[in-house]
Amino acid sequence: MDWHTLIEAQPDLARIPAPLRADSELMEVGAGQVMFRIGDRVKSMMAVICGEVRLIRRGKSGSEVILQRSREGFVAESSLHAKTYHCDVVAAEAGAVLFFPMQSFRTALAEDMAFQNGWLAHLSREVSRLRAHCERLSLRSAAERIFHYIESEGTDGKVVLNHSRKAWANELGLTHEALYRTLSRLHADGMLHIEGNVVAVARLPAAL
Amino acid sequence: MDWHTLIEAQPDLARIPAPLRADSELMEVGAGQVMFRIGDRVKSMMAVICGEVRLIRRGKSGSEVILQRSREGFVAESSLHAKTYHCDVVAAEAGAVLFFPMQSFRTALAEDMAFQNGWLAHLSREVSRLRAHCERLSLRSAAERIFHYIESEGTDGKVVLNHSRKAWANELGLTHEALYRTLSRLHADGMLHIEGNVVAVARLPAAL
DNA sequence: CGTACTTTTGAATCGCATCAAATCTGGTGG
DNA sequence: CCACCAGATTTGATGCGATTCAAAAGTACG
Repeated sequence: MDWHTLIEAQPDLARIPAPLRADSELMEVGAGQVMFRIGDRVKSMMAVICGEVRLIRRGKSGSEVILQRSREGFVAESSLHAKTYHCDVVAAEAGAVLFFPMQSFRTALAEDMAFQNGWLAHLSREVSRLRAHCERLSLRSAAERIFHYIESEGTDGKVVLNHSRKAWANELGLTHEALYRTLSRLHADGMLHIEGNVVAVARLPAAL
Repeated sequence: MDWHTLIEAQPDLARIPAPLRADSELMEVGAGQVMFRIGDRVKSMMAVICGEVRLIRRGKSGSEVILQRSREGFVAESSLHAKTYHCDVVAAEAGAVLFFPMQSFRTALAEDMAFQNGWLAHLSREVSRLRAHCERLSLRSAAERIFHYIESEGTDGKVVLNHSRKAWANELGLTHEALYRTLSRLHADGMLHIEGNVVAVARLPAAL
């Protein structure tokens, strides 16, 4: 598998300064593999190249709560400020993860101003995106979420999807059936233009 | 109204270095007041002291999408990296907002290492919190969201609520009726201990 | 060609939203 | 101190919409 291509495809990773990148280490992980446990000492910053990594907290009675699911990019950014992990880190499916020794990461942040700026920008952007995502998930109906997605993630009432609809449904907090049905209903009602991967608002629902 | 007390009550604001704070400006805003419009030049960093501020994007057909609602703390952190606003900023209800001139803010970030660190930590923490919040909102049932909240926001299967249940319901993306009903059902089923503002997991649902 | 996955549609069910209304609570002013 | 009011809490009845289970058709890939 050509990990290099996958890494370059991620803007945040492509911008990592050479010295830090030289210190990074790629690791292939199996499905279900536990990478770190609560309380483990934080030794590195993690980025997902492929597969799915989850941060999980377990209640003592065996309940399991997912704090984060990530299929791409940095995981657990706040580990930068922590001595130990506050949750388990598990690979939900087989894939590859890039590790940056935390010491090198901190050094790069302190000495490379461009990287520091980039990291700050990355976090800010992430906060914005996540806030919008939360607002979207708070909407009660499938149609509202779809329009919210188009208006917030797209431009000019139009969005180009770069993943499958099933994955989109998952991102919208819906079952894929609900998404398919709502899309075709909105299309039939003349409220959405749908052409392949491009979805555009045609006419807005009166309710909004 | 005593804004000072409210400001000190917010850890993130209390830690703002004196010079920057000296440059800050408090502004009382009325309900519905538009503070900035899309395209306006970013001149300051904003923090909500009281009331509710919203970031809103409008489709040309008059649709309105909420990107962020904030009742406390910094709003639009990513404006630090932007020349102009990418959405409207509106006071949804009357309140007070603190403005930090962006120039002073940047200077403080560059020169005050403790502040810089604090800001980085603030953003990281926010990213973690928001990711967990998104996962919670992706859960389909009221009970699951409640347990997720307790396990992720509380400690040791127990959480102390510092806001009304109505506000909690809103945070969980539920109507207050649904929250009340689910709480009393879970209590009746012996799955939750509820005493005033303390909610604790008693026995976990088999489904989890 | 066959396998795995996505896309699509159908039918039944369940849980949450919604509308309604009563009770409780804390805080204000007379 | 009490009357009063706004808001939170609580319970009830109803309907809608998303989930769920099922299955068929389409599509990519080796």
